[in-house]
Amino acid sequence: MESVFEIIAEPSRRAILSLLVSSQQSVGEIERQLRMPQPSVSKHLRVLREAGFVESTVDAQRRLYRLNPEPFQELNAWLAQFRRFWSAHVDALERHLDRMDHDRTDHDRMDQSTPTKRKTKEKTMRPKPRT
Amino acid sequence: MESVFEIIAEPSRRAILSLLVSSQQSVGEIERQLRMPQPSVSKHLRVLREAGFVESTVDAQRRLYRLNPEPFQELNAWLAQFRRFWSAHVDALERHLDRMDHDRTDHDRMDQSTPTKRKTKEKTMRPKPRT
DNA sequence: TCATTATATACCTTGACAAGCATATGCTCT
DNA sequence: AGAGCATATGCTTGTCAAGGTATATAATGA
Repeated sequence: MESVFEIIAEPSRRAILSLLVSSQQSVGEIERQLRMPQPSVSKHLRVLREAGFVESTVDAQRRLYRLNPEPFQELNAWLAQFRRFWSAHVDALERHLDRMDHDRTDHDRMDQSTPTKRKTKEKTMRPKPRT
Repeated sequence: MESVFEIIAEPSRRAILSLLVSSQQSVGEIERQLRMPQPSVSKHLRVLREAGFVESTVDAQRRLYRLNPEPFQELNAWLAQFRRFWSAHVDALERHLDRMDHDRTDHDRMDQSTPTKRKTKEKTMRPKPRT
């Protein structure tokens, strides 16, 4: 259980992380929203905390958990090596979607999710000549 | 073993994927470069193939494996919901570090999207043991 | 044909981990 | 102090996947 990849391999833990995107939550709030037993929530939170995915602050009897950015950056760093490989496909897809709907201004969320250089997307660099 | 997250939780599989970034490889080439037994390579490749991470073509007795982009896009899509959350930290942190740019020591393996860890002390408990 | 190379698969064992349940710790209020 | 709530932890069990070994399948070349 040392690597960040093993941490997020667990569906419940991914659910917890997704919950915490909006705002910090107490254990009981997570427990109710995800409808899972409290010991499970606490144990998963412990794993997430020890891996650095979440931090907690004490509020009376409650513990408020919130996200911590570093492990996500590590995940992103690993994923980055493949980004140039599949970015061509994404670009093709985006060009296609851009043609299909023009009045959609909300797709910059997808732009954020693919931090390849958008200015030079015409080049569509390929990893290696195919054989 | 259904989700892409479980697939990449395995270090050997991540190593195989990283190998295939440069170019396609046969099973034997992977076996030699990673110094792992051939059945292990084949089994991991099977998992990767069934999850859509790699494709293979037959070349005489060899099978040439290459990357397939879709699962990486799925990973990226999941990570995207957190990008919004930590990109502010990255920007601020990088600007700050660019000013004082002195103790950047171990970031070489990561690209620019991975900043160094410079989280300062708060009053919150963060029992992250290593790294 | 046989031998050799390349890859896949079957079987078994072991270990890790999540779930479930009980219980402990800790805080707050009366 | 005790009661009640909120969270953490210990223990046991079942499951599942990874590693190892042996063997099967398949293509090549003599």
